[in-house]
Amino acid sequence: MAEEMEQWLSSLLRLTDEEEKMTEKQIKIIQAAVDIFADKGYASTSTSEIAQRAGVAEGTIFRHYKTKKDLLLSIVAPVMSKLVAPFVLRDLHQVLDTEYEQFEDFLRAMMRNRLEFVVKHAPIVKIMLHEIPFHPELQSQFKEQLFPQVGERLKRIITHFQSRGDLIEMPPFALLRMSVSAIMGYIFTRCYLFPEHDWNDEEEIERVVNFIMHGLAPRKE
Amino acid sequence: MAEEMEQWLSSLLRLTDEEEKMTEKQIKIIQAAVDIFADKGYASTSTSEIAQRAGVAEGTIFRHYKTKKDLLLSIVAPVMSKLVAPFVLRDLHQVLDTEYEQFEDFLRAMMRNRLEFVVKHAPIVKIMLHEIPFHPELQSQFKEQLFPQVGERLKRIITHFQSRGDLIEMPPFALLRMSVSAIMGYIFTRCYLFPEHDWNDEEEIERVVNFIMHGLAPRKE
Amino acid sequence: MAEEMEQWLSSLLRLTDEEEKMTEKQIKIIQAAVDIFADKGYASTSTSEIAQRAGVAEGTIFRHYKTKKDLLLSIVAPVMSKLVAPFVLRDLHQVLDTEYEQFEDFLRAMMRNRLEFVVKHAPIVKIMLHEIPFHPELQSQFKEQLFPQVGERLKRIITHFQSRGDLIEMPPFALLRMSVSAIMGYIFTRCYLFPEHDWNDEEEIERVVNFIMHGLAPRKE
Amino acid sequence: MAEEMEQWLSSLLRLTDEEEKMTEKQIKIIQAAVDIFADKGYASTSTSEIAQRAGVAEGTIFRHYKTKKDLLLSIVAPVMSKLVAPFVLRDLHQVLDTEYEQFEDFLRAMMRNRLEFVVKHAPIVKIMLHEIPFHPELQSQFKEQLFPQVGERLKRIITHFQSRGDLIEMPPFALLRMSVSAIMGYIFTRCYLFPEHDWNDEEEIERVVNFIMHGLAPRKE
DNA sequence: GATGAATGAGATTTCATTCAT
DNA sequence: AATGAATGAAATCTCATTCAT
Repeated sequence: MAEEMEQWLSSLLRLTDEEEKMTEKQIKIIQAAVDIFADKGYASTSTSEIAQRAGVAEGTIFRHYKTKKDLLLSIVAPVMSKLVAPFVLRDLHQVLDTEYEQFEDFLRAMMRNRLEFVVKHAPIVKIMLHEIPFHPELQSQFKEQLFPQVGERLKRIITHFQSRGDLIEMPPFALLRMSVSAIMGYIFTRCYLFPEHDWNDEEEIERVVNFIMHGLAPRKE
Repeated sequence: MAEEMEQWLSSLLRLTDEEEKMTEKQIKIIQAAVDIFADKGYASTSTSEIAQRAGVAEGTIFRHYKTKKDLLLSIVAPVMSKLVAPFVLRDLHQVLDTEYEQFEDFLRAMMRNRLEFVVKHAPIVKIMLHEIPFHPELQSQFKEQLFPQVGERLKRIITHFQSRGDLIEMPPFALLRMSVSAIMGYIFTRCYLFPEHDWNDEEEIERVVNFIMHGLAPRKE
Repeated sequence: MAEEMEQWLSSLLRLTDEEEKMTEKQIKIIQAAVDIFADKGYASTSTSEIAQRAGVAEGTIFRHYKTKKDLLLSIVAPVMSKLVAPFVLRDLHQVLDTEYEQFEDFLRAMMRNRLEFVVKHAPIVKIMLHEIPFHPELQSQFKEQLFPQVGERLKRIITHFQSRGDLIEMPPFALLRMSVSAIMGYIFTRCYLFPEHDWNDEEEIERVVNFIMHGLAPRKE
Repeated sequence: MAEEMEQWLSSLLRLTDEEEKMTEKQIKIIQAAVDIFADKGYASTSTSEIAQRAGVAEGTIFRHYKTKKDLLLSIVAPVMSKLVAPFVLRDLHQVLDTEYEQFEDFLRAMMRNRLEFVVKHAPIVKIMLHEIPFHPELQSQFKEQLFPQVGERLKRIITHFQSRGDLIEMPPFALLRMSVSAIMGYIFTRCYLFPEHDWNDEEEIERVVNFIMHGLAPRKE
């Protein structure tokens, strides 16, 4: 059902910021830009190269995006929003933090879901990763929107399971960090370090979830 | 004693590839370049900016480094070597993979040691992280030297403890991945996401080590 | 009629490689470049000087010619082709080597024709002369295209008149060399050494033709 | 005896402007410069390249030659002098224009002698040829010294044989031009166009001399 | 909307020359 | 005499952006 919700949200988002009312050329431009930005980095990509790859005149890019940076933002911003969306949305709709019976159900759902997202948007996520540190506009989006909203929500979930005695006593932020490290460690290895390797996602998800569950279980003396 | 060895190695390396017979201006250039590359990224940094910050004529940069990329490589390459060095060295000197009594001693030593390294070379490590994906020269150094050597050695250590029954049955590469994820997750959070936060490294190292040890302990039914 | 053919050929060539779909500024650039290259030599001419003389921004040059050398080649190459053209063309159209009744008619036509060509393209010919030795691209054009085609055809003509008993017994290449020396000697003196002198071309052509005819006539005992 | 005289002159010249009181490094510099200038042209040769080839520090060149152009002049000037020397000298010593019995003896001697000179100094002659048009200093040497002196002397010789009835009635300058064309045509072909070809100099000299003698003989009706 | 020639500011790089050692 | 680090002016080239068509 979390999935359903995201479906709905995605369609909502798509309407507002993507591919609707885009001309064919505009779509080509975005595609070309994503490809080359991911390949060579934003700063090393020239607008003329994008135009060429998109099969479009140089001027056409600037008809749609005032500047090169505008083009970057128009690519990265909606994906950043989508990253927050599921978390934000549940809050908005008062979905309880207890929608998952067990912490491991939550972990499993979350990991599957984020993995799917990264796989789907791999190049754009790569662009985000590389460009966030160098563009204050993106950083602020990240530090002011994404992190607080997502972080806060996750911390609440963790505190919930901790208070139920399912997780070890420890500052929630540390718990969060370790869970996320384990999950991201897999996603990163899987999508960036060895994307060509033949991965069995379900098996690996199970491993990571077990790793976290045992690693963060309350210590029994 | 692993520390001692690295001390010795570092001094060895330093002699061979760094700061020897560098002119004062050359050192200033490197320092300026490291600062600005870390701050704005390689591609967005102009050589004139480096020259200015270094208090040097622009031509001086090109007397010492044939191209801007040469300058980048001369900064990143030695640090990449140092990253491998400890692992390589122990092999060379036949130090057994069993030099640590317990896996957690090994984890602790390794995490402390790598954290120290990243803290010390934070800007250069940042540059590496950002530039490796875009420079084939660096990628090959990484994929052909660093990864195989380090990866192999680590896998051997893990297999050792696994065969002793200290670690859960699982492909060694998965064990390795999860250990490294947990460690890197901390280092990354600590050094890049929230460097200004007031960290208690020893406490956090203990947490991460415990997380890994419990997470990867053999399951008792 | 050889003239007519070349007219036709020239117009053909002009269509394919010159001044078609050139912008006004592009033509100005070529003109400026020819002037200054001829005056100071390719290597001593700066693109900024060319831009200035052409009344164009420096960037404009590089929009049309990827490099400075490209600009040089785009100037020299078509003229080199035109140098070969008349010889090649006659071959193509099976015009017999006997189209001239007498060797001296051929010499006269050829000398007049080449002189006219050099007079018309003096600056570009000067550029060619100076740059061919230093640019492998041009050398190969010269050694692989121009020389074999022209040389072969001329040798055939000479052999023809020699077999008729109009020319002295001697290796054709030596005959060719001496004829060409005499002709080129005049053209060079006339166009490069003393262009300002008041030349009577017809008279001089007669002199040179007579010189060659007597110099290369079969020796009577 | 013309040869003897030139011997003497050469040694005289050598004393004044060459290789005497040159340090070993200075000689290396000159050699390197000649090589590279001949190979790539003066303007495209960098002083650092010369220094490298000469095995000398960059500064050393400027200790001996105030500027790069000074270096060029110090290479070209003495050879230009040597080109004039034989002609000038004979005048000075009142050697009669009639030192040769026949015009063809003169041609033969002159052609042999100049060919030998060009063969010996081929790279420097190449440099001269290419640089004279672009350096006023060299041009003036050429137009004011070399040409008038040599030209005047040659014209006198030609007039002499003409007045004896050995040469056709014609402006002496035209006679001179044609003789020189024929001679230079060979030297140029032999030394620049096809230096690698296996030339039989004596045979070719005979051919050229005969060509000139017949070409310029008085016409008998 | 689309084009692509034109721009000019600025990036990288070269290089003759100087100067302290 | 010799060195080679340093310089700064200038050269080649790049590129985001504008604008007339």
